[in-house]
Amino acid sequence: MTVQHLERKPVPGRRATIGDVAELAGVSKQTVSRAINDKGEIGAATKERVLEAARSLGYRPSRFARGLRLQDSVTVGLLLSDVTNPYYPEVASGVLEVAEDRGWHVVVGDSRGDRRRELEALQVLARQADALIGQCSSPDEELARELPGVPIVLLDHPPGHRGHGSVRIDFTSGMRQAVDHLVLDRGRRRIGVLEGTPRANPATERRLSAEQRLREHGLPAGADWTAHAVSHTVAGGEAALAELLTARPDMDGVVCYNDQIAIGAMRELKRAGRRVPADVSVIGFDGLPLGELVTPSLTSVHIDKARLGRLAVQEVARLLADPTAPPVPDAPVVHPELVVRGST
Amino acid sequence: MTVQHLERKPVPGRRATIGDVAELAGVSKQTVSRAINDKGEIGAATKERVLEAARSLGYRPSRFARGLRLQDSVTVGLLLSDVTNPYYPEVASGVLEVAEDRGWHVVVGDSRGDRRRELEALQVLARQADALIGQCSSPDEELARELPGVPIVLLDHPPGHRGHGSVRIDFTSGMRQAVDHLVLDRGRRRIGVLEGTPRANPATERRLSAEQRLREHGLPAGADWTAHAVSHTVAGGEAALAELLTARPDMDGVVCYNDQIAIGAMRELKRAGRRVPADVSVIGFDGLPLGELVTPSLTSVHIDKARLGRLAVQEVARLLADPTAPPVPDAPVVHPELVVRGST
DNA sequence: GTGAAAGCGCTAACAA
DNA sequence: TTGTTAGCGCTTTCAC
Repeated sequence: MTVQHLERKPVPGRRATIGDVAELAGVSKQTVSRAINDKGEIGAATKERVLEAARSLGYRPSRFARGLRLQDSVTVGLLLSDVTNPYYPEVASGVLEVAEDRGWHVVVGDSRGDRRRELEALQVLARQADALIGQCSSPDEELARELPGVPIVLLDHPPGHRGHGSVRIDFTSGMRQAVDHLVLDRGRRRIGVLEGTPRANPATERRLSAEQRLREHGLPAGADWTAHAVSHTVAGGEAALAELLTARPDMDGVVCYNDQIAIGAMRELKRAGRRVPADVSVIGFDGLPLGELVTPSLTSVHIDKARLGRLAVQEVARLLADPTAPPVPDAPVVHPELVVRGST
Repeated sequence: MTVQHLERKPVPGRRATIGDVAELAGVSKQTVSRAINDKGEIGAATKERVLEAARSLGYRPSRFARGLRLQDSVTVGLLLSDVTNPYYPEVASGVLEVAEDRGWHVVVGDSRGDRRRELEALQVLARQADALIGQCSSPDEELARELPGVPIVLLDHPPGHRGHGSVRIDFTSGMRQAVDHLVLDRGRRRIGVLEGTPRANPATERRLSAEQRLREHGLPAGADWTAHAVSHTVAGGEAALAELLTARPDMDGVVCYNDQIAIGAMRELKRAGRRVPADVSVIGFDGLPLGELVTPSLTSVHIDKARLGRLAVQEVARLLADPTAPPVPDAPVVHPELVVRGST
């Protein structure tokens, strides 16, 4: 008999463990550990033999065993409502940037804009993450109930809620800038509002802020001057603008929930024979790179989305450092900034 | 000595364990486990008491301990070269879709287009993932050396390589469609090529395929008719087109590495006083949604990027099921398809 | 330079 | 219904 059988092949379904490597190399588990992790205290020849054994078995250390032992690995879960929404890549890049700096991992999930899915997705993420970041439409109490003990940082969260971390966007200031631009710089007086879906938390806040500012200028505002976009997309914006234009054919300006809706509005206006911005001024919100590419390019209230992501991770760090910390009265705030382009 | 230490409070920095909960509730760890995991075999009153104890301690089960014990959790790492590249969201959505179906987690990383970072990022991901998916510019041997034993599925990988899983895109067919459209449908005869960065694996393949087809039509092709985009972005496309236009002022068509470069080309052409498509036809590659929004809208060779992502996860599943499986001669292929719009 | 033993936090199997 | 035991795969003592 030969000793060929010492060359145990990796059986499909069962991964080699440190014990397998130790046995094959004829050393203790400890020695294998030293070789794999490149510690000192090991002979060069031994190390080589161990590494060779590991290679031949296709050995990889179990991340669970290592994580359990070392307790130094942090993973944060990022829940998006729709990965393909161009709003998110910059947020994600901010999250990834800070996570990388800290040596943290990031797991992502997509709720596909569905409330039920959202909770499920959060729960799935929570199984793999120490804390969560997300733009959630579920009420705070529901989150607290369904995800007990899980630190959550909410993006774009209206103020006044407790029990979770959050990062705020100053929509009031943003919408004031948008409305002021249309009214003061462009002299528009009949301004419509294209609101987001009723579900979205920040939708109402954006609309209310816009309406308030319109009224402060002595201009009409309210349901008559508002249309809901069914989705926060170009198509949603097209449909919403068509609806609004029917009710208000004399409209000379539109404030939009976000850039995609604004681009849809511009397209629909052109289709209806209106010139932008000669007849109607359009202004978006978010400041997507996309806005520079359409014709005319889109004026928008720019949000530093990468900063939003970075701040969110920092909030997670705060929560993780002291889970018993009280909810902070003033969450970090991102301040929007008007960027004027061709559509107004 | 007192026994006060039995009442271990949740010290910031130390998370409560199942033992802490058991102790506080006055039951065994096993009973706590039953309560937490909603198994039967536990009295209602006991369960309530345990859950209350868990709540008050802010207890969450350790994912490492659970993962170690249950051995049923799969995580795949997705490495992107730049999260903010609009090519990726659809790929990611495909990956997430299949991952969700299988109950797998997805961790993401961003190499920021840097080769050094790429390897580091892959290694970081590998610490948390059972397998990796990525569009990698590192040579295969380097991947195998730096990530021993890690199953990797490469996106957009040229054929003929071994040792990793891969998903292919049929660039030859795609570029043939692009060139044929310009030549046969639009009658263009002086066609430039805007290539991607030299680093990018698929860049050369796309260019070669385009040049080959151009020559098959008896048209000139080669270095004289090619410009490199420094980055796969709109700005990169603008610069590259400017360069190409200087060398070939009589150019009447451009085939581009991707849609962003194509959009940059269109902008630069307009700036140079050329009409698109009257004077010059432009065609992109990838079929980003973005292409519909620019004016004129962009003709492009559409790739089903979500499918690419889905196939990649399926390849991962194959690799994971049998790590010893031989490299498959014919990797799954995504077939590009021409979508004609206004720019040609 | 190397090995033996203990234990990280959890759950399956079995015992009571 | 509840508790005890064992062990998942790894690394950190502490011996040798």
